[in-house]
Order: sequence, then C-alpha cells, then structure tokens
Amino acid sequence: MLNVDDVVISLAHARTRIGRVSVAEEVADLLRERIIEGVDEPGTQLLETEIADQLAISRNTLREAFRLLGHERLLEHRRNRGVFVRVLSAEDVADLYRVRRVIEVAAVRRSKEAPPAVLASIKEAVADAERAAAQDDWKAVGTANSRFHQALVTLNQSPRLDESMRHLLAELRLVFHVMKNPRSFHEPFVARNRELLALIEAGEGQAAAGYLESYLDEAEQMLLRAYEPTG
Amino acid sequence: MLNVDDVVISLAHARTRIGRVSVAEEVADLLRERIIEGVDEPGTQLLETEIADQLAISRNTLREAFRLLGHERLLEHRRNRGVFVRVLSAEDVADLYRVRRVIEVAAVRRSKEAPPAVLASIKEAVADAERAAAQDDWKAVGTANSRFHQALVTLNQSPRLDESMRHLLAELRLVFHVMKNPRSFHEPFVARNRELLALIEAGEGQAAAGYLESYLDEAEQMLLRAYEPTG
DNA sequence: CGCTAAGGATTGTTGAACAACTCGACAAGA
DNA sequence: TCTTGTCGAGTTGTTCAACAATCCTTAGCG
Repeated sequence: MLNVDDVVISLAHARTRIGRVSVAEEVADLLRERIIEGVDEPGTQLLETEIADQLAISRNTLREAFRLLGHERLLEHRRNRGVFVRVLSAEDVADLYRVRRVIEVAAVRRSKEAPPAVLASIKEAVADAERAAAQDDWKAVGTANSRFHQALVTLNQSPRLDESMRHLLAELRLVFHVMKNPRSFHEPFVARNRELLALIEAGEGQAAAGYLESYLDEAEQMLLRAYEPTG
Repeated sequence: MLNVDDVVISLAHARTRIGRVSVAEEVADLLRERIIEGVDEPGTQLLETEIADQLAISRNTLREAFRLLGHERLLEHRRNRGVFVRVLSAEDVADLYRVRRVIEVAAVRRSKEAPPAVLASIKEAVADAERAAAQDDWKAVGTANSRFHQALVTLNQSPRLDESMRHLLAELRLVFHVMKNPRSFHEPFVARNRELLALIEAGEGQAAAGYLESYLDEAEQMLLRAYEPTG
C-alpha cells in the first residue's frame, strides 16, 4: 500500500530528474495511481489545501492536476463544493461496456491483418494472466487482463482509440474495487482470453467478434450484479 | 410601476447566474469557438499574458482553460514554449477517420433498433444539408453534415461515444479550413447522406455499415489529397 | 563558419489575499 | 412542528505579484 510520506519523498526525488514533466502532471500521475489502486475510495472528497500542503505544492498547481483527472472522469468536480473521487452509477458501467463492445469488437474483427508485434503482446498478456491465476494472485490477474484488452484495442492501429481505452480501463477500476471476491470475477475469463487469442491467431475475425461480444455481455452482467446492491 | 417583462427578465437573469459555469470554462468555450471557426489558425501561438489581458482574467484562470482545450486536442502544449493551435498531420487525419469508421459504423449497424427520436434528428440533418446546398451555402452544408454524423453516433446510445464524436468533429474542423473549395468537398455527400438514411430507416444495418465504410474512405481520401500538398 | 555566452521573452510555480459560495446550526415566526 | 431567515465557519473561485526555469535569438569569439 502506498502511504503519503513515501509519496512525498518519491515526488521530491522525481522532480530532480532531467526529463521531468510539469509538476501538475506529476501530481496527476500520483493521484491517478492512488485512485485506481483504491487508496482514495470513490466518493472521497479531496481537499485542496490539505493535499497541497501534504505534497508541498501550491493550490494553483494542484487545481491544474485536478482538471486533468476530471477530464479523465476519475474525479468529479462540483462547483464551489470541491472535487471528489468519482462514483460510478450502474448506468455508467453499462455505458462503459457499450463503448468496450464498440471499440474492442471492431478491433478483433480485424484479426486477419494483425501485426506480429501486436499478436505477441496479446499472447504475453494471456500467459501472464494464466501464470498469475496459477499462483492465486488475483490482483495480478486483473492487471494482466487489463493489458490483454488494451492489447486487443491496438489491433485498430489507432493511437486515439488506444488512449480512449486507457482512460476507459482506468475508469472501470473505480468499480472493480467493489468486488469482494476478485477471484470469482476474474477466474472465468482467464480461459476465455486464451480461446479468444486462438480465434484471433486463426484470423477468424468474425468469430472472434461474436465471441468477444458475449464475453463482454457476461462480464458486464457479473459486474452489475455485484454493483447494484451496494450502489 | 412593475410590469411582467421586468419580472421575466430578472428571473432570466437569475437563471443565468445560477446555471453559470466557471470563468475558465467560459473562456474555454470562447477560445474553442474561435479555433473551430478558424479565427485563430492552426500553428498560431496563444500568448498567456496577451490573452489574459484582453479577456481581463488572470493568467491562472486562462491556463485552466488551456488545459481543457489541450485535452480536447484543439491546443498543443509545448512545455516552456507555450500553447499553439493544433496543427494536424496527415497521420492525424488518417487516425481520426479510423476512429470514425469504428464508432460510426458500429452505430449504423444497429439501425434496426433505432429509436424514433434519433431517426428524426438524422432526418432533420439530412434535410438541412439539402436545403443549404440548394442555396449554395456550403458552410451551412458542412454544419448540417456534422450534425448528421453526430446524430448517427447517437444510435450507439452511449453518452461517452457521443462526447468522443463531438471532440473528434471539433478536431476535424482544424483541417476543414484548408479546403479552398468547400463545395467540392461537401457536395458529393449531400445525396449520400440521403441514401444512407434510407438504408437506416429500412433497418438494413449491414448494408448501411458497408455503405458508410466506403463513404468515409472516400471522404478521407478527398481530405488527404487537399491536405498533403500544403502540409 | 561554428561555438559559446549573454540577454530578453515566455512559461512554470508559488504564496497570499479576497470574493463567492455551501452548509449546518440556531433563532424567529406561523 | 414546520418553515423561514440569519449567521458563521469552512471551502472553493479568482486574482495578483513575484520569482525561477527554460527557450530563443543574437552578438562575440575563435
């Protein structure tokens, strides 16, 4: 687990790097990490003065970082009330899966033209997930699974779609944390990823598209079942 | 003596105060409009002090607006050098059309489940384009055409995809301005929009998808031909 | 001709100040 | 009791001035 003091130290160190980016972006990276790791739970208010003091940066700089994360939908900005870690509604989850179906299915439909490098990264993600599953490390399975789907999207060969997918997966992390039992959520899909990979390697774009469609339908249902009661 | 108009006006005024957004967002709206309309040409540097003075706002607030537009890819941020109106490369244009093919084709594929309200807005955009074309108002044709494609995307029933499309079309405006002859670019598609609409109304999702695919291919080619020489 | 150093311009970041707004607590009145 | 008005503490919104960091140009030098 991250703790604030470690973070301050690493931040101070990072700032001495030569290729450094703006402080606002560094802070955004830091906060993003905390949010998708679940350190700051959805609904938590992030107080400007408090965080600015802790990170030893000015409020103005912090506000720039907030803007960035707001645009990524990880933070919610309520005017004159503050910024809060985004709370996703069931409708948000449904929408995210709508987008996934559009972007990911379009990707696998182009299996036939898949570049070797892309195939390799997909394969690697599948293998990583299997390895992690064998070791009962379900958090790692989740990470590998994200990489798998991110790799699928690169079949589209579109930098913009890649970025959209990155943001989408980060947003989904806000939901994953409500899963009490990550194993039950991730386990079924380890084998499915392998099967989907086989279809892609065979150049069966149409079949892969159909397979992925029901794959995503089921994932969405599982997530919504676990999510609705609490929300 | 009070009269009814005074009351209405004061209420309207109060409403604008209540609904008003932050200064940064207002400024972002203003700058976005200028960029989209081509007032500030691609490549133009936007000086912080100069614009902040002109708009009578602080540099900090202006920088927040810059961030917003940077995230929409209308501005390019070069660290320690300033912000510039984005200059799209041919590769950018190709990528934008890749995204369009994914998002728009997925939309029309669902023609069969099209809600009446969506069909109506698509129809309206087609009619507007035809009307504007008849009056030789090619700028209006372009606007109607944008609305047409934006309406197509709503077939996906996804707010996130709607927003992506809005940003995408705004970004494309950066390119449209290089077209010396807007008529030659827009004219061929007025009739095509009508034909595509017919396929959608008939629920021919598959056919509509194929039709739109080649439609977009051709539009991309036309744009790239006009763009490459200058770029 | 190429390299370096200095200077000017612009952005990056800070800290403080004040205005605007939210929200809860409490009092006054129906 | 319920509603309404008022107050005050706390937070965000915005501005301002200052200085540091960086880039670009140009002048001087070998």
